Amino acid sequence: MSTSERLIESTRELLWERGYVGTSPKAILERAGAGQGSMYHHFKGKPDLALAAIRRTAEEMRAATGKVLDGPGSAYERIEAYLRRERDVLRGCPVGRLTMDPDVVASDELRAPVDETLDWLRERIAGIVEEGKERGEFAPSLDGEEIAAAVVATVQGGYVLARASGSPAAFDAGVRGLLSLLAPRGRRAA
Amino acid sequence: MSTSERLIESTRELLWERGYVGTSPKAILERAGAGQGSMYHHFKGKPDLALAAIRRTAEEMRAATGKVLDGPGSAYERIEAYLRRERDVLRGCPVGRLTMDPDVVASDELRAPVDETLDWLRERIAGIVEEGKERGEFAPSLDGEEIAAAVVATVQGGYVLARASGSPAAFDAGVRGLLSLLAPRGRRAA
DNA sequence: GTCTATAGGACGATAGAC
DNA sequence: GTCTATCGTCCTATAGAC
Repeated sequence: MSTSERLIESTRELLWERGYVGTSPKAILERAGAGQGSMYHHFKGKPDLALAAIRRTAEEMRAATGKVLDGPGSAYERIEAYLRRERDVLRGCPVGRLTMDPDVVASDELRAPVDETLDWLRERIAGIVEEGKERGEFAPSLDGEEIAAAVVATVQGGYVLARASGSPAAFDAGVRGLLSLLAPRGRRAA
Repeated sequence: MSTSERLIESTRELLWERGYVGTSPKAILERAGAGQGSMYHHFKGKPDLALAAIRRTAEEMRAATGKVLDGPGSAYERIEAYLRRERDVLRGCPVGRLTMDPDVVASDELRAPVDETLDWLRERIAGIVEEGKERGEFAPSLDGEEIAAAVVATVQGGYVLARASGSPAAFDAGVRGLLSLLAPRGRRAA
């Protein structure tokens, strides 16, 4: 792997673990096994390297999540597959956690990939909900975009509950709770 | 207000705005209008001051949220009141945001008030859901603790969506989505 | 392209005067 | 109780050798 690749990968890991404010160039260089010169040769500075790292993380998340949402099954089953997807719950969401970073939110450039990814995810799920309504899986009164927002928020908030308690249990409980509310008519008492 | 009070209040503000890692003693002292000596006289250091600040924020959150949940109305209405409660959405949750702070999560002492507050909130809401089930407001198949986790997660995740997009709209959408799923039978199509 | 050296400032804490 | 002075380290970036 090239030095610039190692820098990006190290930055991705550290952004996930410690956020933008908590990640120093020094820590990145140590993890990547590179010197100062390499970093400032390939990137303009910390924000520029972070942007490359965030963009890649956002891309990967879209690719992986897209696969799950494009899977087989009914609308409910595909949303369930997304919610129950295997996750390293206690590590949190590598994209969502950046919204709690003051320097990321303050920068339109750094925030953009985060915004685009979560927006894409909501629209994708909204489409599936609308599909489910057409098929009679979901009540016609439901709003696709609202349900999608609730689904994504349950996941993002689930990470918060899990990290607060130091256990994935609360994340799983929230997912089960939402699914029990979302379950197609006829399956509700199942 | 005493110096030690000003230090705690300044720390609370900065923890909310910038998190623990992003908040320096220097910034606290500037905001409080105090010198180094005052801080180290009243507190052992940054972690000690942060602990006092976090504890107070947690207490206030419980008091304010308790009032909303103890309000009048049906189980659904009280949960709705909590979800629709007036919030500075783009500022995020002063308690929940701390779960994304690596140094807070790494410290059992700093994490404890966060954990206790979110746990208390979930239990409180779970009780209301169980009440609602007894009254026939909610389907008996629903699990109080699971619904409570979904409710709290929707709020915490709503902050994430809102901060990502720079607008409270996604938070509100998630809340409406969850409420539409939770609406008592007979009110669903309303 | 990568390294080390160096810079000026901030970080978190301590010492000691008042 | 509060202040300033000082400390050693880390932060982000630049310079310049190789």
